[in-house]
Amino acid sequence: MRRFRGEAENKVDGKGRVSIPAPFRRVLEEGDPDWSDGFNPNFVLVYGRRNNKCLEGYSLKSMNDVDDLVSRLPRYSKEREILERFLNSQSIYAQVDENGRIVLPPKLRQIAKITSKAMFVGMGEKFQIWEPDSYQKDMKLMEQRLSENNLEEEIYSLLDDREKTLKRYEES
Amino acid sequence: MRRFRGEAENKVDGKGRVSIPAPFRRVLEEGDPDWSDGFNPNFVLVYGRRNNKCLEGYSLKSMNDVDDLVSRLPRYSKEREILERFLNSQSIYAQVDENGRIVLPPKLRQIAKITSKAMFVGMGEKFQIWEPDSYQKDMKLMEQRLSENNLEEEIYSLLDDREKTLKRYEES
DNA sequence: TTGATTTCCATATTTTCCCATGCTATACCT
DNA sequence: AGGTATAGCATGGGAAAATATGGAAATCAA
Repeated sequence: MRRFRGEAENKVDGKGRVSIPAPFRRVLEEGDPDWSDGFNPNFVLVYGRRNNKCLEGYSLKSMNDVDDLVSRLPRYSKEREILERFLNSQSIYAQVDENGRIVLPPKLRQIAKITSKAMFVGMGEKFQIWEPDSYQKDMKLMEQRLSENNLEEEIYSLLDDREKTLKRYEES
Repeated sequence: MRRFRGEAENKVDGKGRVSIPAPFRRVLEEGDPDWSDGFNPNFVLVYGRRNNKCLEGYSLKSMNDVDDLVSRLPRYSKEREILERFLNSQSIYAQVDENGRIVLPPKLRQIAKITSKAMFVGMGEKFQIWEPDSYQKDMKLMEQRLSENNLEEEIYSLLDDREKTLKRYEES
């Protein structure tokens, strides 16, 4: 399965329309069970998470997986109601149009403070949509935290010892 | 199958009429076996749930699913009697009209304390109708519970570590 | 009859759809 | 290699359709 990679800054017009970066569209197409050549993929936009600082896009497939997990919990259980509330009320379907664009509803633009430009950020199984300045700030913050605490080395070591770590997790 | 997603606040007029959010109508149409293009879907409104704080709308299909689950419970068991009582006596059929609206009978409006506005909340296989202020309060409560029970982590792992979470569920 | 409910019509606003334009990268041809 | 068609991409604008909402007429019920 293809992954969301890279960054792209696109314009948002008065109607709230933005182009989805073409490479992201390819991933969305692959992740929409109903998609076929010549048509446009649907996907899910999640808002209200991550402290309302950005929006997140998930392919239908990965969202379906999540929904399946939740629907295995007992119907009407507290836990399920809470999860359902957050996953379903704070997300909408979005459909890519003929020109590769989506419309960001006013509410979502407001939540992420998006006005005339939107930064698309690949995150592997999902992508994020940021107001460009907010994104820069967030990126700076991350870098700062990394270097201040000398975490850089530690984080990358997670990658190197992946299999060992995995085993450790499984054993526990 | 499409799911109920997102939130929308609509006006309720003196006669109790409210617009069903268009995206929700699409789900109801899909979930009504008798629906065909150009017609209006029927569905079910349940009003005895969640301590009478909101109403719940089910597509005909998802209501059937619920009924099937109930009928699998032991006949005359306490649980089955309770569920049957609530789901059957505390619910009505509702029919979307030509303009995409339904009429909320006075009784139901009173139960959910709905007067001039109604908040529609997507919950996956069902949706809820709240008095907007009550909904805000309930949402705050849920957020609190999220952080208290460390469900926040759960949500992130649902969204991000799908495979690991899947394994955990399968094992349990 | 009279109050309530349903059906029908009207409309402002939003959203969707369709077409057009530069621009860029790629394919193709000689 | 050089030049030229071709297709895809990001963007803009206007026409058309859909949405949310209000109100009037018609129907029903007590």
